[in-house]
Amino acid sequence: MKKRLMARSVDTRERLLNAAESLLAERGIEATSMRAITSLARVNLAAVNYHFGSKEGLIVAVYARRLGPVNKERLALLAAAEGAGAKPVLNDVLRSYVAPVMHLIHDASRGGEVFMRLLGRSLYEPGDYLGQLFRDEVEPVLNTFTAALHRCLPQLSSEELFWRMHFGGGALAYTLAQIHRLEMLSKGACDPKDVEGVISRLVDFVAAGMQTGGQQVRTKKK
Amino acid sequence: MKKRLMARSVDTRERLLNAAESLLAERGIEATSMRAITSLARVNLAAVNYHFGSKEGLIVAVYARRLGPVNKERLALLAAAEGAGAKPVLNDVLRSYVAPVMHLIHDASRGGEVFMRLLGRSLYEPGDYLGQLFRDEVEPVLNTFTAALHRCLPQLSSEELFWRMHFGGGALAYTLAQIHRLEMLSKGACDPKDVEGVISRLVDFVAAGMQTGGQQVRTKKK
DNA sequence: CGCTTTTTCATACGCTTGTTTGATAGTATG
DNA sequence: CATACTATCAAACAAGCGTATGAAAAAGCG
Repeated sequence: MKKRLMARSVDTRERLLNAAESLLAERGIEATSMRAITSLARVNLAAVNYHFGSKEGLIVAVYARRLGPVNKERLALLAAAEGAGAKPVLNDVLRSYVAPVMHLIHDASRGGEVFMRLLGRSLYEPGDYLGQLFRDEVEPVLNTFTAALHRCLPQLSSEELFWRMHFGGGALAYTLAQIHRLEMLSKGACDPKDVEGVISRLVDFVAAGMQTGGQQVRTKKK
Repeated sequence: MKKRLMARSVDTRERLLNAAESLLAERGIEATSMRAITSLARVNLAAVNYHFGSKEGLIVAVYARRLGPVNKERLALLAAAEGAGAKPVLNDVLRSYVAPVMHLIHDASRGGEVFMRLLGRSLYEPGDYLGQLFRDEVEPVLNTFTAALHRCLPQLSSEELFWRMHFGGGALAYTLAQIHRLEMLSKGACDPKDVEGVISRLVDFVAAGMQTGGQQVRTKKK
């Protein structure tokens, strides 16, 4: 209906999204003020409320802009991996989920890297801000991958599969959130710029964890 | 030197620590105001600055109170596991690190459960608040466990070990942070109250990931 | 051009934030 | 009892917050 008829500056909306994205990734949601955002974006304070209605509206828009493409690519890769007809390979399924979001790091000039960190953090604190966005955007994708993983690991119960996906998700989220600090934390031992290497290591780690027979005796206590 | 000579009420300090702990776990640091804390603790607003100097002082005290005992127990369990003299078993080492912090959940009446969640979140955003505390309290423990793990997995390079510890740490942190929501997220499939079960599953998962041979070709790019 | 719509801007509003103050009450110690 | 120290309290502080307003500027369009 009503839409952009022109662009007064180089698009205030984009500038706001980019500025918000990087500040949110660095400081978190609550610690990032609209004045900090608008000042970094070199834009008037009122622009946020004009373009996005509220601070919350801006934040949701930051996520929505990136999440859609990533999830589309995930599903495309999964379809390709399963399209072979044969039983899908676990590593390929995991890689389909991991690679698209990891590749955001290449997108540094366009802010993808910074969003990667933001996304990693958000998985830990899905406040009320993002409830609906997550239900609409990520839950369907997660369900699709759950089914695919269950096809790779038919011997696992739903409960067991859920736990292992949870652990794997934690490893992924932590990596997304911390990758920019890893070189420092490891005292130079790790090279996070080797993205393909990181993806392979993570996928191998999670695949092994998912396939383990374990030595546990699972006596579920009532 | 100077210390508590009496306790006017039932110890304002404890009440503040408990109130802060639960609010921080629920809402995060920035979103928790001192007025919310003092009101929950039924204590005067100025008490925070009197007893802890500042909001930051209170927060650091919240962590310090729990972190010390947990890390002591970790080291004790590790010593017991390695004391056998023989080469330590990977699962035992991992369990020594995981079990003490997971057992905080039993401590619900004394706020341990709520701290568990707070700790999980904090691992994602170690802001400047906790820098020194982490350097003093957790880094030495982490180094001890790194050495023990390297003894279990001598075939791994330092780099490879670091990556796998990182992934495992992510799985742990995520579990700590989300355990109170897991029953809901899994639509009832998971029972997070079976703490020993959760520990076993997590330890098995991480142990498998750490031991994987992988099928990767690691051509580190310059 | 003139008219309308979209966008920018400076400014201000009401509210909450963490911290400080100075008075007051309680307890210990000489 | 008197003195000193510890603790609590109500009130106020400046600063920052997200949001709203109304006018000015820019752009589309006949």
